[in-house]
Amino acid sequence: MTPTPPVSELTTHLGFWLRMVSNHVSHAFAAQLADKGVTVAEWSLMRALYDREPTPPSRLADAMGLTRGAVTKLADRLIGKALLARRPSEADGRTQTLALTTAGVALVPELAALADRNDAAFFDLLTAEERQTLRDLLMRMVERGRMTTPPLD
Amino acid sequence: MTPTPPVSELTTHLGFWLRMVSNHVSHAFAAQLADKGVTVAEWSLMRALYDREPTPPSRLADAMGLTRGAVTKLADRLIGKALLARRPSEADGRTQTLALTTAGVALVPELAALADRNDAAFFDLLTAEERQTLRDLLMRMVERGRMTTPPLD
DNA sequence: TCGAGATAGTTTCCTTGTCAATCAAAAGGG
DNA sequence: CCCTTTTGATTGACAAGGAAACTATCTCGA
Repeated sequence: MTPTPPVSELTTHLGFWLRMVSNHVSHAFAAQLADKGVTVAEWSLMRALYDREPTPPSRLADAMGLTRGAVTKLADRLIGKALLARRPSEADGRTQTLALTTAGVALVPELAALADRNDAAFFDLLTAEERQTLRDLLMRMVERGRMTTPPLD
Repeated sequence: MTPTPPVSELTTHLGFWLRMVSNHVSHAFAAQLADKGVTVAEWSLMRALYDREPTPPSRLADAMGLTRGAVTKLADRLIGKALLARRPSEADGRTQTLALTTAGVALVPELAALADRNDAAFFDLLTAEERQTLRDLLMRMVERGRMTTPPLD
């Protein structure tokens, strides 16, 4: 007397477990970053700009899988924190360029260390061999599924 | 003459690839659901309620890794779509209970089929053996890292 | 060289989540 | 039995991103 036809459990889906683990890793990282007063998206933009020439928002939007509008706002926030500077391009009157400030450049290695430690902390749950297997499988999916560019978020 | 100390690439992190694949899978699923007029969070709540007794928001919040406030608003939306009903508990004057409407119950199998197909479509990029390996690795991480409960989102 | 269309960035509105404040109802200790 | 504390749910303020409208600038063909 089940009034409801059977429906597959969420846990049968690989996507479920993928999301579960991915979210835990990202969530923990976000908490670490929060201590430094930075969000994941902000870190992502900063990392993209590090060791690169001043770069227009549209290019960053493409690289990060965001819209240009999102990058504008993200940049506004980072400028508010004095980690980023925006200046008009000399070549093209429409174009702006974004570059890290000195403070921004100085912060990136610190955040990168955080990222390294967070990744290590989670994936040390696996053996070195398991880690390699996982990496292979994920990269195989990226290739075969042509997940060349983001949605990273 | 590098003005910037070297910083590890994002792609060295397993978390990066995990997130990349996970986001692609989720994103595609969200698009499928959108055709049915439902969001992923809404689906998630509906699935949690399917074949269960009327359940208070707080319990759902725990199960789904959301705050109570989020569940309140999520419920409001689903009620607006006539897929969900809210009624006061008889036992406790503070408590509310949520249950799917007939329309809601009827929709779940449809959405579940969508979820099945989406998962299959992505993970058919791997062989059956690879899929099993991936599942093992992910579940191993969940166990070893005590990711018992959400953050599912 | 000028006017139509393309392109870059920003702004506005909408969605959806968290956090903190609030309110009602229950529980429990004196 | 009250009065305080705890618990459950809702509400409001805010954060962050997407879509689309808007503005300024550039490009190119006639």
